Amino acid sequence: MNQIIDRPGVNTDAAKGKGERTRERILEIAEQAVLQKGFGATSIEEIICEAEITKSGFFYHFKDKNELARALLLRHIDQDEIILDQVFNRGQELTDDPLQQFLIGLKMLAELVEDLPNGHPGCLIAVYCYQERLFDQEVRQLNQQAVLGWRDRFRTILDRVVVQYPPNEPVDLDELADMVSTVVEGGIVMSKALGRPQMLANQIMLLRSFVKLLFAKQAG
Amino acid sequence: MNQIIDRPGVNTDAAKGKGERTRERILEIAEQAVLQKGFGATSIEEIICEAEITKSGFFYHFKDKNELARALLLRHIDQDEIILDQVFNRGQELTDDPLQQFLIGLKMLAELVEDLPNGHPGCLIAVYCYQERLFDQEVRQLNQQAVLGWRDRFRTILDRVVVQYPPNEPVDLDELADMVSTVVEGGIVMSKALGRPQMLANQIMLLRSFVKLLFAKQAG
DNA sequence: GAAAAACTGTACCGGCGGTAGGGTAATGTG
DNA sequence: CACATTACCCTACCGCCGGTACAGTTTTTC
Repeated sequence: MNQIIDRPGVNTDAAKGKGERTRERILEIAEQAVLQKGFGATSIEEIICEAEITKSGFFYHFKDKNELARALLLRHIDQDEIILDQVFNRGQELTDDPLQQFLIGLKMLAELVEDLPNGHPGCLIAVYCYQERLFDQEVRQLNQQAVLGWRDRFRTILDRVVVQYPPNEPVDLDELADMVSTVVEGGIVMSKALGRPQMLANQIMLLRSFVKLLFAKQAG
Repeated sequence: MNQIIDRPGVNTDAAKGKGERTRERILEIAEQAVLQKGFGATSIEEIICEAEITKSGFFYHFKDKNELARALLLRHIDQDEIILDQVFNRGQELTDDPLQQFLIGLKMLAELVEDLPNGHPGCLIAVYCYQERLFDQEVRQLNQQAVLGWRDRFRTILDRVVVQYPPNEPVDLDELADMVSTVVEGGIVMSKALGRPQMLANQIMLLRSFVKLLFAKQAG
């Protein structure tokens, strides 16, 4: 009695209809391809070949490539949201100190990306904003909202931090919140460029050092 | 008597032959397109259209798209090198203190990217490593060397800094050097994603705050 | 067992990367 | 000024790909 839940839209994997599973398979294959070659260079042909469906089958699920792009992004954003929730909520369970919560979250994030067997596969948000001309306004706005969502998330944490820990250097909290995204995006690029997956984790830990220095109470 | 220099290979713009100027125009147009749509989605057709040449003209300069990719990257790396040289050498002219040199360099870098009228156009290194499957081993190695070059540059500066300023938190100097690249690459992504050019400058200034906190002598 | 969902098959269009090869105008050189 | 090299243009062609159209078939679900 493993799969009892059967609410439409909130299905477990096994409870999904066949169409939904095929759609998911297409998205999974497409995401990998897009992260390795870019959106424009990813052909529908290769996707359907790997997914073992026909071209008609593909266009049954997505009316054109743009709709694939949108679906990919939505899926990616959702998955990121889940991961970040897990990581930073865990910090809240372990301590009441907001600074420690943030530091724990960053550490866990670093460990999480370090444990990825082949390194971080890449972030669709970065892919999309380096290929903006390929997408319509709606997709671009989605991208923007995702980034702003990250900012809000970390800004909320930082707002609680500064109550107890006045920063040792004047700093804009929105910009500091954005720095988490910056270091993750930049770290992924560096990891990919050098083929050294560990770099992303290292850079996140460096950011963590910065946060520590910024908020740690000075001696004296 | 403005252009006296006429050494082949080290020509000034005006002294370049006609072919060299056309080649340069192609590269300029191609770079813009690649930064906005990705390499795979940039058609030779549109490049020759904007450059007002024919397809044969294009293939006279580049035997295939891969050679265009390599030429683009080489040009991009060279230009970056020149800019970084200017910025960080200027710091060395203004003071003997290595920490101040680094801080001045970062500040000037931030100002430089802030003054770009349409924001930073993007970094080909990021484009290429998010589309690695499109390029051959040679191009990927070029990319890698460029990143390692940045690391060396900042590592050299940091080595001089730590002699006079012991860091307030244990830190790997290579990783810290890489953080400049990380923040620049990540900052570009953020700027593009939100359509706010200023973000890149802000993130560089935040990194500067980090460097200050890390090396500043503590009171007491 | 019927309706709906999830495809398959076939045929076609136009655009693009790339090749081949012959022709020509501009440019630098002795 | 002659000549060779450079720097292109023109035409024609190939095969792949995104996308459309639509009729037919299997699979799933109720």
